[in-house]
Amino acid sequence: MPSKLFVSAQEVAERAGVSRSAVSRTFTPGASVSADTRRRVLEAAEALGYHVNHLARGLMRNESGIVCLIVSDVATPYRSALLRELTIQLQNAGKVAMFVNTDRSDGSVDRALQQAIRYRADASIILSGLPDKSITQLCLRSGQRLVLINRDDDQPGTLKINLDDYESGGRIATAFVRAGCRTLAFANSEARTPSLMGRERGFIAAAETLGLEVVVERYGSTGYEAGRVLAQRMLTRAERPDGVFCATDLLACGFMDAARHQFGLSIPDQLCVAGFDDIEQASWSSFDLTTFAQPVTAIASQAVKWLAGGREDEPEEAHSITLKAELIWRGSIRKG
Amino acid sequence: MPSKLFVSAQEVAERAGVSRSAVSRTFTPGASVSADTRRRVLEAAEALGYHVNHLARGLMRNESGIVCLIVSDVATPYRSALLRELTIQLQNAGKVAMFVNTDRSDGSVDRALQQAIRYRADASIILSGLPDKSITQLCLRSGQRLVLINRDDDQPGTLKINLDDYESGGRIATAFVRAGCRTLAFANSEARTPSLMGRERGFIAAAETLGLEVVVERYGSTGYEAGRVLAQRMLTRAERPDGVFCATDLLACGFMDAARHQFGLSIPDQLCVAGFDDIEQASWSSFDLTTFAQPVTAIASQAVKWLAGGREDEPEEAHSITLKAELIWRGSIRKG
DNA sequence: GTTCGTTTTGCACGCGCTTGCAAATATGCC
DNA sequence: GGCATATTTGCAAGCGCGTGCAAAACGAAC
Repeated sequence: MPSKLFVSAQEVAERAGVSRSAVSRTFTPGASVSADTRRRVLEAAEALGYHVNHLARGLMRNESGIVCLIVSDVATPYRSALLRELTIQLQNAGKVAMFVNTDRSDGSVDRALQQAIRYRADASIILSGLPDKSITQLCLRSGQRLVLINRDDDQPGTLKINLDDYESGGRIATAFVRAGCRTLAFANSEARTPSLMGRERGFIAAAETLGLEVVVERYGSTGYEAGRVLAQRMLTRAERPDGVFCATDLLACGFMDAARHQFGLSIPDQLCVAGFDDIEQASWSSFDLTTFAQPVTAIASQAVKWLAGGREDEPEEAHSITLKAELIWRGSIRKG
Repeated sequence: MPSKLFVSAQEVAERAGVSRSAVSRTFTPGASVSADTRRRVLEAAEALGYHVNHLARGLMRNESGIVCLIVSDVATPYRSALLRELTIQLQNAGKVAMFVNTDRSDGSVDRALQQAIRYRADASIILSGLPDKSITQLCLRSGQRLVLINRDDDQPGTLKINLDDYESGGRIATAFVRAGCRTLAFANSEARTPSLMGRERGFIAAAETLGLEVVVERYGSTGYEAGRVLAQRMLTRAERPDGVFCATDLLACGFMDAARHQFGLSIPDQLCVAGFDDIEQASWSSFDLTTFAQPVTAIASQAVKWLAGGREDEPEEAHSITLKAELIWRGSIRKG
């Protein structure tokens, strides 16, 4: 076990010739310290390399400054982009991000939240999976703030941030029809999360209104490989679709690659494709994918505002925010 | 300010009808508690939703369990893959990852390390940038472990993990020559980090040995857009290169896209390309890129082993580990 | 039942910090 | 200078926990 090596406020106090309280107050904004002692304390602290122990401070203040991010598949483009935005904005708000990786196993998210409790995180942001009700209750009861992003669960006291998935599905259906597509299809993962299903339902509903039926295929995860498989399944059908909405950009990339390289199809002439997320690769000229942009900056700022912001406002009321996904028009759909 | 809401060991003790020490000991592996009291404590803890306060525990044990990850550009494929591996392995080792995002501004890494000190992190892993010597000194003096990944700095007491960049450059030069390439080029970022420069120097040296000269161009960051610009510069030269080693996969993707879609070149027939990192996109059929795989799993496990492992072994000795990047052969280079 | 050795248990202290309170010091005004 | 008021300062308590130490409980052997 490492011995006590970090320099403490005590040592700074001795060197500066003041009391330990004075040191503490110097590093507490708004506390009452004279300019002179403050200067002496700062000098001593600088010389000794003193930094306030946030563990101890958190103990006293009952506020650790830690925010726990709970995520799976962090290596995925959309996830890592959101994570980046979140950590940056948390830092700007004076918080620090703690990171817990989850997998698909049972109770993985619950264990992550327990970790958040152990470190007395001020808040947790859940990007993947859905925790058990009992444990979110415990979090809330413990005064922890909870943000659920793209999760659909009714937990009073939490902040839910969602997109207009259903409407987006509708908008892209219209775009396909305008481009002259006759046979629409929806390529989905079998994960059946609320956001994915929202896109699917919105797409189907709008297509029906426009007098078209939609072929739906669901397979695997939301990644590139699944997109390839979905293309193989869909493009070998008797009636080959000519307008495909993929539930995510990664699916779309896989789909396009298979369509072009295995089936020799030309996009957008013979096949129109759209995705969702606007990951960086969507803008690459190999894909040039029309897609919906996740408003990651807005998502992050809403989340951070809620959890860093006012303490007492409306603690009981279930907050829910719906943000708009912007349609980014590129070359994978013919101009109407 | 939130009031005290988290349940404490005291409350558990009262409910279980034992002393607070008994509670503490129940959650301390190897401590002396009878089976009976342990059971009663666990029951009470479960009922109350008690979780040990790691902030307070860290204070006592002088070991927070926190490991600080210092990264910039986390949304980048290679970075997020490494991050994923690190967080997973840290979790398995019973540590928790704290995340600090840096930018390119001066002192950004230093501020990140200060954050690590404030939270009394047991260790910090630096993936980007290079901290000031004075602050790494402070970290080490405070008993913090330091891991530098792909940074080249001589800091005694830290663990450095690097790749055989120079040798990789040599290996790929040989491959190009075997594929019949006559005009070699190296597409680099202007970041001039040790790893990037190592690849460049190794490539040039090997090419010279093989009797070929190398055109070097450096521009921008290590991303896709820079790759496009580099392609524009290189492919308009009087003597157009037919074998290009790009310092990263993202550069290679941009380079290939520009080569194909702007210059109408066919890969690998008219142009051979290689990259470095083996990001997921390298395996996509649009790129099918021959590249070197970063051994992210090995990097992470070495890092975690060092910082979680033995405390007293060789604290002074500067450790340095060089791992081998495996050449992943795909279709962007002709078979020799 | 007594003795001795072995757990088990509770007490009390301290980790590094914040903060209410009262004493000490500075400031303003006549 | 004298007084009232405002500011600064140190003391001490306490945040939730781990742990050394001695007392208590237990178990075995006679």
